[in-house]
Amino acid sequence: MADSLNVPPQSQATDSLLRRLAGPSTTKAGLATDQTDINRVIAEASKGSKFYENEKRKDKDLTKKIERILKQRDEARKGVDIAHVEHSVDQLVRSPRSCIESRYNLSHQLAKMEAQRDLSQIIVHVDMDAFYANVELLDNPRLKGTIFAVGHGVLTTASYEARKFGIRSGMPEYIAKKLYPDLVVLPCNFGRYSEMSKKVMDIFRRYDPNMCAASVDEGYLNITHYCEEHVLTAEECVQQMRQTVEMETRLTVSAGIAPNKMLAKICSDRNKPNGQFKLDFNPQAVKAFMQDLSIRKVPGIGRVNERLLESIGIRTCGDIYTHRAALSLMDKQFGLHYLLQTYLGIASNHVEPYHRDERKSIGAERTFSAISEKEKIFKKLEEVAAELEDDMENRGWTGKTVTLKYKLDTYKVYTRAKSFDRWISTKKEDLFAIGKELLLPELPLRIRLIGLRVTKLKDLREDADSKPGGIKRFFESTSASSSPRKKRKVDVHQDEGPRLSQDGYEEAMPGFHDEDEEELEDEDDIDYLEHPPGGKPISSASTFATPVASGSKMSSKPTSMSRLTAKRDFSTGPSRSTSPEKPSPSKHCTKPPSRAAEPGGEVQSQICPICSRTMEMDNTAFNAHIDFCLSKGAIMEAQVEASSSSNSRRSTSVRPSPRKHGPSKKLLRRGRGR
DNA sequence: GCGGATCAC
DNA sequence: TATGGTGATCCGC
Repeated sequence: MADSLNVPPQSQATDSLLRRLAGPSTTKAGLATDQTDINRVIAEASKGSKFYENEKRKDKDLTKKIERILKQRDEARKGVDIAHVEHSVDQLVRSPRSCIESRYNLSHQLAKMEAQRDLSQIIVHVDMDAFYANVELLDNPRLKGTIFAVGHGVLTTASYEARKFGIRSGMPEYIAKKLYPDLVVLPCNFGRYSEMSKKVMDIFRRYDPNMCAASVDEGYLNITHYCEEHVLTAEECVQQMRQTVEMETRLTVSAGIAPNKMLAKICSDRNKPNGQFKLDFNPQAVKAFMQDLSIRKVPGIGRVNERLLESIGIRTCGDIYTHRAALSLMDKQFGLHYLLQTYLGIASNHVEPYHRDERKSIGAERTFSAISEKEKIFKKLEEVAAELEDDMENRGWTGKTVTLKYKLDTYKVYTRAKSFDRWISTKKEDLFAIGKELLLPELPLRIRLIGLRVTKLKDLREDADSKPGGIKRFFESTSASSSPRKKRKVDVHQDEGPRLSQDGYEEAMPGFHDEDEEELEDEDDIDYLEHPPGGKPISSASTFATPVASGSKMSSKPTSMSRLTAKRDFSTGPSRSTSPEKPSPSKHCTKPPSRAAEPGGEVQSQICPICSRTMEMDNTAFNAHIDFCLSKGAIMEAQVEASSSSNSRRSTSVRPSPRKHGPSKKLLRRGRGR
């Protein structure tokens, strides 16, 4: 098949490098006409920088990878009857019954594809328009008409006027100013954004109390019930909802209405800003919609996967079907199942709020001007350790694995991890010590970023909440009425009603979260390495007493990268990440930032607007706390906690388990696993 | 379990 | 002069 070979690899690479430099949001948010010009300016401004060189390296690696894939594909095609392969795939997609004879043994999942298409739920994706920028506009109307952006160093948001000049989020400020020298750049004002976010989300929750806030400015709703109850069409409902938001907050929101989350998300982009788009709820319309849709619009397909797919001739979702034979032959690399689902426009339609126990990791990292001195590096490490301690302590987490991350001044990133068989101490000294141990064998280095992350988490707050509590537990003995605790996971077989879940494939997967057994063991495993409530933290020395595995082997190994993927969820659950940009240098700075002389004043009881906790402290400390809360992903979490109390309405135990529900875990062959 | 990578926001 | 931070997930070892 020569059709996919007609792309000169050379110019393709150049092109892709330009696109790479242009930033991730280029393709997603359909841009102006002279994007080529803009890309040229960006490339020129970048040229020669270490960042640029690193992008070039990545691009070259990708080109090599593509060459390998094409070779593999051609190899796989030899002696294969393409028509026969295509026919097999057709059966998989179209007639479930005949799948039984499939030589791919995918029948039991694939048979569900078209047959299980569920059009019964009205899913809405809501997306605030240029959220940060519009909040700024709200607070300062004089900005109207000016070309401005929010952030510093790197932009987090560009106003719509600024976008016309090619200015986008994620773009370094100095490049943005090359595109438009008079650009006004405002500092982030997270407190305001989160405040407004809460207001907006509260409005959304009137339409679906069970909605899922996917980030500060985005969410998914299931309005099926609301529409029935109020006898509204989906469009009327969403129209009304958007009007209400604008009326009550003066902020505009765009929305997509579709039978599942993936489609809804794509649709919300269709009439942005301040518009909505509804997809017809029938298989033909959905498939027609997908047919010419750029594969890049599919959530989870980024620049890399776009290029990989493009290399075998797939640019639109319709092309997936055209090239089904190649994809089938290279299922391992591309994930046929996921792509076919995408082609059909089938994905998850489950909407539920974020819950604490979905969290998998917690971490902190910091970028600075490159340094090589050991002492300075350790100092930075100490600072992130302190931040991480605060974060974990404040939010009630511990874990078993610590991962060190560092980025060389060449922008190459490395990680080194170490696991323990006990819950680690979250004291900064201990986190620091672990990080140091991981870092030491790597030195000397010249780095521009350092970070620590803890995984294999244990929720300490859950203990506090659902257990009778500390000591008492020992006295209560095991009467019949012992606390149910964790059993949340076990009950619940069905949501309300017979609704399908689209991702039956995924749901059918047993043991999706391996935490089950672990948590069960841990029930009685109260001997945290952590200081038990009231106890003392264990010293770093003893922390190191029982490592389970050691990371840090040898260092660099630029070698292999034999993988290629293309799938992944789109909205695999809420990401709490609130925003980029400098997490303010609040507390734990060794040197107090010049934060103007705040009297501080007397200690008093205050309630943090972000995490809702009551605290006894003076104003200075309180402000520092707020900075801290805002600087991390705390916003979403706080919102969720705040809302969960008010939303007991139609789902109290509607959570089968802390599971995601994206279109598919990821391709992957059938079964078992995970 | 570890390390490299991709992706979203 | 100069390109973020948090979190999730996947693949190949």
